[in-house]
Amino acid sequence: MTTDPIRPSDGELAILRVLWDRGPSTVRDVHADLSKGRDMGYTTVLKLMQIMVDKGLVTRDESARSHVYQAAQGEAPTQACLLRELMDKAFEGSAASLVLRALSESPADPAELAAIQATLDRLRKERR
Amino acid sequence: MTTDPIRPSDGELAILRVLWDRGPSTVRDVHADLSKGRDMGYTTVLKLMQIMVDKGLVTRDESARSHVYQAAQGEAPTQACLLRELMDKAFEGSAASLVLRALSESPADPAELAAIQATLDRLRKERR
DNA sequence: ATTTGTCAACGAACTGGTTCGTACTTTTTT
DNA sequence: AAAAAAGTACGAACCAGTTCGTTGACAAAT
Repeated sequence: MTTDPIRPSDGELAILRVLWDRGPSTVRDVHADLSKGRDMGYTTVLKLMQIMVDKGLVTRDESARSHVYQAAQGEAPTQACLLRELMDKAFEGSAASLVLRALSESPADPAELAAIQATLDRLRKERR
Repeated sequence: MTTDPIRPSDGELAILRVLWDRGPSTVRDVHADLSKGRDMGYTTVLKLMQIMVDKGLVTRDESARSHVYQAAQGEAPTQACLLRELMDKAFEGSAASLVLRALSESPADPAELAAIQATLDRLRKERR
């Protein structure tokens, strides 16, 4: 029994991406990473991460003075959750039409097309 | 020169979906349709649609007493816009990985798989 | 020992979106 | 003609998310 992934807000997602990338990190670490792109205060990141603990999006090891945070849910289920949400809001719940739109709007290179083809083949095989 | 689609909020998107479906409609029409699902006040819908005029999401014909609203942008570009946003926020900008995730998380039926295959083939042909 | 730096905690302000009550106008009905 | 219904406009409240300043604890450097 896996608990459903919690839908992160935009800011929270940005932090999760860093945590998925770096593994367990302090606020300082995350802030440093995030500051490369946009420029935001240290306490902003801290506050967000504290909220995320409450929501269960991250876990926190408080044994050291600088707490160490870790993503509580994987990247894949979170992506799936966001995708499902968009699917419901804008594609009448149809994953296929979402995929079609994504495909026909975005210039994918041959390697990516091949990867998609492979997944498609696998799905067809399973569904038999 | 086409102006970029404007990113609608959730409430706005719900209204756009009705307009795409029904074509030009009055607030009453939209409200009736929307009320089937969730239950919201008439003036709530009205206010939202007024805001949407300001934002350029819909156009309004005021010649009759009941103003008639129409979606200002198509469904496809709007979907593409939302997809791009999610792609940037959660898939490091990669459309391919978004598609892969959508495919492997959602049970598509054979007909849908075929449609996706067709689009894939078309893309490969174009890209040559 | 004092100063300086690092950290967590928290409250306050601000933003965008949503919701609805109320006021006012124009029709339609009686 | 008066009352009721249908419509727009608008302000106010509210909510979630974001941003940051300030405070106080603790540790490190001088």
